[in-house]
Amino acid sequence: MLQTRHFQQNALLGLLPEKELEHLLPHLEEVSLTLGQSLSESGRHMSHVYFPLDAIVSLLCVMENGDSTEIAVVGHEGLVGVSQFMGGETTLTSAIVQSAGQAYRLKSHLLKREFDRAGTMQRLLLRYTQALLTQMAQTAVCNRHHSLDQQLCRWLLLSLDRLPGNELIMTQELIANMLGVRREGVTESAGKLQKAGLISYNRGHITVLDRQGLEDRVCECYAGVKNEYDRLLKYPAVTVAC
Amino acid sequence: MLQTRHFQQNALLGLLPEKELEHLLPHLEEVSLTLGQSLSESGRHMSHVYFPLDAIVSLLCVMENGDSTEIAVVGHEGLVGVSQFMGGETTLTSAIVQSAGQAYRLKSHLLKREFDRAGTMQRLLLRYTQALLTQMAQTAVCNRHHSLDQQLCRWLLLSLDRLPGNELIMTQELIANMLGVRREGVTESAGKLQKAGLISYNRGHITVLDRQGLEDRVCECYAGVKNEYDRLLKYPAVTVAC
DNA sequence: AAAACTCTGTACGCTATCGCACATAAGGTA
DNA sequence: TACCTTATGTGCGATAGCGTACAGAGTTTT
Repeated sequence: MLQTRHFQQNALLGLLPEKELEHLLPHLEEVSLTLGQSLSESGRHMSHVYFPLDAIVSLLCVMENGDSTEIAVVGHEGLVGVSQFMGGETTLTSAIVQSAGQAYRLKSHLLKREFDRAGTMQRLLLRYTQALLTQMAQTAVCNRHHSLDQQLCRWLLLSLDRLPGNELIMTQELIANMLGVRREGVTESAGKLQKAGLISYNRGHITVLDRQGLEDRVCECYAGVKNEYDRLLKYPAVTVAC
Repeated sequence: MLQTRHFQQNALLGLLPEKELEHLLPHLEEVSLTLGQSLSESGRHMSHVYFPLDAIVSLLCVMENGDSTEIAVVGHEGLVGVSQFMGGETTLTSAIVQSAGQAYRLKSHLLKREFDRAGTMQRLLLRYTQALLTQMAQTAVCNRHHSLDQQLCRWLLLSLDRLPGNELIMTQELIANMLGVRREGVTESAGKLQKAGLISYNRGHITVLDRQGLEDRVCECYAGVKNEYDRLLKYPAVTVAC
């Protein structure tokens, strides 16, 4: 029965030693996340945290007038709901499903309980949170200094890294909301990428044809964040000597 | 002797119960931080963490070409060096002293040791880190959607909240580096604020004359972050019931 | 099959900010 | 005092992205 489930598809769960995983196993519940579903809203309590498998979740900051910007993206490498173990209970950022798929969910207080055991899970979650900090910082600087073209490449690559295949179900309108720009701006930038043969899309389906081409165009922000995720989460159980 | 020092001027230290503070007292060392001093550089190990008293430290993300953006600011409400207890050891962001002043410093491994005791200090540090996450997120969205005028107001208010008086020692050039914009842009925005009678400045000295006026002009980002800091750090030792 | 809706493409003037070039002013130094 | 350095003011043209409007193409509903 255990084999039919796939905990190891989520990096955090996959890195847990069996003993700790057993604490959580009975309480992990596989759920389907649908495009656009909201997992967390500004200031609202979250009953569950989510460990994405093939789903992707965007952390968004939404302004009073509805303008929004994605500040980080969460896929199979992480979890949605860090405020549940950081002690704040709620957070100002919203979490919206950007790519439909499966996730495990766990009652928030159970994650908190496991966190407070101060075992591997705590170490993992803290390092993951630091990776998230890095991603947010780099996103902020990228917003400020880089062109929409480059930001779109970064966004596509971040999504691609969290998807099983090379196709995204995503309209230009939604990408625009994520990047905090106009839909027409995305149309134009995406048009350039399509003309260059890097992607092909129609009506909400984007297929990446040339990943290397995207990497050639993307700004340094992508690699910086990716390296930091690898560093922090690849062998996180090992304590680094001072 | 203890009275001559002023731990309570730093919110995190001030909120510690006496018993926990005693662990750290012998190791806290008061230091002067000078304008422009670097406390942390991308990917470099930090030997100490810093608890600012009246100093202000900016967390910056610096690009390869030298462009930079401030992603958060740290004053007497927090500490510089969250990566030291989050487990990552290093971080991609730099920490630069934005306003000279005093701080306590503590050897990183001693903070980590105290963190691992899982007492009040851990709770405080985690909640502080969440507040930092919030500030970074809001900064990112503000960068994207708000005018330089508003961002300058936000920046001035954030600085003011962390200063004992109402005067900043800070050239427009440095503010421009923090906000990730041109120096000329700051000149223009600051000129508007001066004409409106909200601030007065000359050659690196900015005096805030009308704080309320700044609050009237600032975007929602300022209040959002401030409220979240208050919520997370005002009575952080109290566990919220589920 | 027709209608309604959604997604994408395109155009055009507008604005904030950029990049650059210089001018002015204020302090520090010789 | 004269000089030099640093900080600030200003004036361009260039440009990226915005807001708006609308057209076409694909999809769903009726």
